[in-house]
Amino acid sequence: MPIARVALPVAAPTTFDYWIPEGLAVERGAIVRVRLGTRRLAGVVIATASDSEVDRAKLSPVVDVVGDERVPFDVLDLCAFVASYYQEAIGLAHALALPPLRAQAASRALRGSCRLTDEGRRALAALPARARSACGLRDRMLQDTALDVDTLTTHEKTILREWRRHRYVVPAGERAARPALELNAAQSEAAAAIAQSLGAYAAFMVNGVTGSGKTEVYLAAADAAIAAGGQVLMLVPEINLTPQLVDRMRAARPGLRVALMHSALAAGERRDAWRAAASGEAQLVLGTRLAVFAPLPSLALVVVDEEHDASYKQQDNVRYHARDAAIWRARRRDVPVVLGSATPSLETWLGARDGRYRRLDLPHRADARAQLPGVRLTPHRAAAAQDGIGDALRAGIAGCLARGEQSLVFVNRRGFATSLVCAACKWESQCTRCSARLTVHRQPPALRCHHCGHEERLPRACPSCGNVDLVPLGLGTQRLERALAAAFPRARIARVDRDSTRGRHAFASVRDKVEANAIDILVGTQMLAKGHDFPRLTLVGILGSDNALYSADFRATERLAALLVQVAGRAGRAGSPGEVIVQTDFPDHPVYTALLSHDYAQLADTLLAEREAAALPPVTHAALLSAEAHRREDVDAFMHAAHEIGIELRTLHAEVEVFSPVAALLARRAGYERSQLVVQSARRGALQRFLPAWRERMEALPGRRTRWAIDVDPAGFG
DNA sequence: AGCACGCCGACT
DNA sequence: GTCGGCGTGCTC
Repeated sequence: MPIARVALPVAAPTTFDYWIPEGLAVERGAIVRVRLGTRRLAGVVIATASDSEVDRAKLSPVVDVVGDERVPFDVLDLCAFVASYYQEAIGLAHALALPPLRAQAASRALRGSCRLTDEGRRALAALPARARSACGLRDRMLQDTALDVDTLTTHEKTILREWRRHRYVVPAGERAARPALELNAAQSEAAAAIAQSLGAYAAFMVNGVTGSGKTEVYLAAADAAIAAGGQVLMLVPEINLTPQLVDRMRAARPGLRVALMHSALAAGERRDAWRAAASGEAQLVLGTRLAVFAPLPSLALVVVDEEHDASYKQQDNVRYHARDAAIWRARRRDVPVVLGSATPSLETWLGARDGRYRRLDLPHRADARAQLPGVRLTPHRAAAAQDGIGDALRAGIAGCLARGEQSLVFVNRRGFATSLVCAACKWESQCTRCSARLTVHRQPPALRCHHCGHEERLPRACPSCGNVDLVPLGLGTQRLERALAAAFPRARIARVDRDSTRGRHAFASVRDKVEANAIDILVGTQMLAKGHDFPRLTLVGILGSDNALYSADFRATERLAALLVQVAGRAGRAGSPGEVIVQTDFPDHPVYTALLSHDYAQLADTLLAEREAAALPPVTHAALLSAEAHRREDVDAFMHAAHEIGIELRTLHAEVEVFSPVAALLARRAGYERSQLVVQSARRGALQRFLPAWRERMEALPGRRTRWAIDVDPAGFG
C-alpha cells in the first residue's frame, strides 16, 4: 500500500505515515491535509514508501493535497538539518517551510509607492477634518509626492485600496533611477570576486565600515547572478529595514522583480511572495530570517546582510540561526553566500581567519567626501547630576542647533528611570513576578516591568516607610527627552523607542520628519541604531553604554561593540563631517579604544583571543539547557537530574563537558523560577552526537512541571 | 502542540 | 454522588 511520510506541525519526535488513496497524486514535497487524533492538520510529505512500519489498522488516509505548491527538495533537506542540528521536532522544523495556507483570495497587492492624482488631491483636501480613520494617511498623502506602500499598516492599505478604486491615487511608477553609483575600487573588487564565484559554493565575509556601500556590492553581485537567469536570496535582520532597502533597490534597478518575505505581511501577501519565489518570477527575494526557507528553483546567490545581528537567531519555537541555515543551504545548492557586516560576528571572523570564508574588505566610506566620524570619550559620572547630559555633549548639541544640523542621543533603555528607590529606607521598586526592578515611566506614569509587562501605579510615597522622597535612579529615554527639552527649549525633539513608536507607520513618519528637517534632536534606543541614512545628522551622543560592561553574558562586549559602531555610523554620512561623543567611565576599555581608532578588526582579534583562552564559543561549541517552573525545587530537581544524566553520558562522550546548573541571569521571570546548564565541546560533531542521547533521557524523566528547552549555539549564556 | 483519559478534592 | 483540577501519554 502506497504510504506518505508526513511532517506535521506538532511537537512529536517523528513523522506520521498515511496511506495514499487511489487517484491521489502525492509526492515528496506535496502539502497534504490529514487527520491526527481528532484534528485536521496540513503537513508536508517528506517521503513516499511502499509500506509502513506502523500497523495497517492504525493508518488513516491522506485527506487531500493542498494546491499545487511543492516544497522543494533542498528546503526539505534544510528543515531536516535544522530539526536534527537544533534538537527540534521534525514536524515543527518543516512547518517553517510551509506557505501560508489561508487560501484567502490573494488581495490585489499594492506595491511600491503611490501618488495622489489631481482629483484625489482635491477630494482629500475637501474631506471633513473629523474623518479620523483616514486623517493621518490623508495628511501624509497631501504632504508627500509619493508614499511607500510597504510602510503602511493593513488598515491604511485598506483605505488606500478604496482610494485607488476612486482613482484618487495611482502607482507612482518607477522612480527615476539614481545616477548609477560609481563603485570604488574596493567595491568593484568585492563584487567581482563574488560574481566570479557564481556557480559553486563559496563563502565571503564582506567587512565594510558603516557607509562603505555594502548594498551596492550586493546589488552588483546580484546583477551578475540575475543576468545569468538566477535568483538571489537576501536576508536582512528587521522588517523596519526592508522598505528603505526595497526603495533603494527599485531606484537603482528599475524593473527588478522583488518579493518581500517577513512575518508582518498579511497571509495573502506572503502567499503571493511564496508563489513568486517558487515560480522563479521573483528575481530577488528579500526577507527576514524565515525567508531562508523560501522556495528558490534558480537560486544563484545568498546574501546575509548585517550577519552579526542577533535577530537572526530565533529565540523560541524552533531555535535556528538563519545565517547558519543560509550557509548550509548555499552549500547544499552549491552557490556562493555573502556574509556582510561592519562588525562581523566572531563566528564569521573566525571562519575568515581559518580560511573557511574569503575575506573582502571595504575600508573606506563609499562617498569620498564622507569621513568616518571623529570620536570623543568624555566621563559619564560627571554628567549624572545633569540628567546624563555632560558638558561636551551639551556644547555639541548647541553647535549643531546653531548650524541647523541634527543630533541623535542614544541611550539603550526606554522609560524614565531604571528604578525608583526610597531615600529614607532601602525600598526599591521590584517586580513581584520577576527578579528585576520596575522601570519608572512618566508617559503615561507607571512602574513597569520590561520582562513580564507587569504594571503598577507610580507611588507618591514609599510603600514601605511612607517617606515622600522617592528617587528615580538611572537614565531612560523619557528622562533624556525631558532634560534635552529643558536644556534646548526651542529645539524640536523626537523620541524613538518601543513606547513612542509602535508599528511601521510610526517609525516611517519619524523618518519622514527627520528627512524633512522637522526634527533637531532624536532621542532613542536600539531602534535608531540600524541602517537609516540621515544626511543632516552630524552628532551622535551615546549614553549609558557602560552598563553592558557589567553584564555577566560572555557576548556582551561583542554586542556592545556592534551597537557602538552602528550608532556611531549614523553620524556624518553625507559630506558633513560627523562627531560621536561617548560618555564612559572606562575610556581604556578595548571596546572604546577600538571605537576611537575605528579599528574593529583589532577588537575582534582581541575578543577572539579571549574566547580562545576561556574556551568559549565560537572557538568551542555550546548548547544551553534552560528550564523553568513555578517552584524553585522543581527546577532544581529537574536540573540536578539533567546534570547527572549528562555526567553519566560522558563515559560515552568524553569530548563533551557538562557544567553545573546555575540560576539564570534573570532568576525569576513572570512567576517562573529559571535555571540553565551549559554543555560544550571543542568539536561540533562530538556535541552533536551527545545532544540527542541527552535529550531523549531528559524527555523520559517524570514530572512535567518543568518546562525546558535546549538551545544549540545560544546567542549568549543569559 | 492539542486532546483525551484518568485519578483525586469541594460543590449543586 | 459528579464536576473539574491538571498530570500523563498518544497521535499515523
